[in-house]
Amino acid sequence: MSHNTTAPSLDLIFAALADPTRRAILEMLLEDDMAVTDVAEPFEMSLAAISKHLTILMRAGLIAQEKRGRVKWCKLQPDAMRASSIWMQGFGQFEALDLEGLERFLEHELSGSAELDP
Amino acid sequence: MSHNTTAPSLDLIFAALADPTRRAILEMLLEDDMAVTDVAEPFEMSLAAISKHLTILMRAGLIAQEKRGRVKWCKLQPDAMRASSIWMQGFGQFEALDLEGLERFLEHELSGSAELDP
DNA sequence: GCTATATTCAACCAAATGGTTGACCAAAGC
DNA sequence: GCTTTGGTCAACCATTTGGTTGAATATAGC
Repeated sequence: MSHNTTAPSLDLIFAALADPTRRAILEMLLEDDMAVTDVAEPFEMSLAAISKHLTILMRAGLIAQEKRGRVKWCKLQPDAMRASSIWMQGFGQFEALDLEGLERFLEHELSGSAELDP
Repeated sequence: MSHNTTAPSLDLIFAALADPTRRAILEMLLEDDMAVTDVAEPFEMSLAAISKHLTILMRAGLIAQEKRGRVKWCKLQPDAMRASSIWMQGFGQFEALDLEGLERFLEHELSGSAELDP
């Protein structure tokens, strides 16, 4: 409800989402919080590369990182997606500003269904 | 409901949306179709630069360009936004999307204000 | 205290991005 | 047929991006 301390720009968010590796990471985090090493495991690139990707995701506000012991846990930050999602909704409505679509959208939203389709 | 002939990837769409100039162009096209020169007018960069931006938007499927006479008309292609919007919804649902933000958005949209903010 | 584990940092590299300019092509206007 | 108008193309440039490697830091385990 309240604004974040420093709401990251659409620039940062969309740029972060433009990379397939980073989107895959986000999808992984949808299931559970993960340590950096575990995030890196399925990818064929260096740990350092993944670390960079995580930094980009964090600066976009899409994830948060919390260090517990020597392990840094990565956690999805769904709020960050909201601004860009709303921005895009504006175009979905485009077709004659159909409130029906909006209603459907709201119903869908309120019903709390959450299908992910990779 | 049917797939597009060549659905552009999320990569292309998100990358296209990551640039403020391109987002501003899309918002302009939300109001009406425009010729390339007219699209370029409010910006402080060369026509060639805008032309490049438009190419990127087109390859992402976000706009279509139709040449009538010597004028090339740019038209918003809202369907292209759907795939990425749906992808994001998957994350947004998580916390049951704030209706306030949506309302604010609608007010903004319905009031017909169109601040371009470079 | 040593060693292994978790993660980042720094320097580097190739390729992509966002912009410029000037030449070019195509369609109107007179 | 010139000239203007609308738009792209090509070559160039600086900066950013996405990756590498090797060294550095911090915590955990023994």
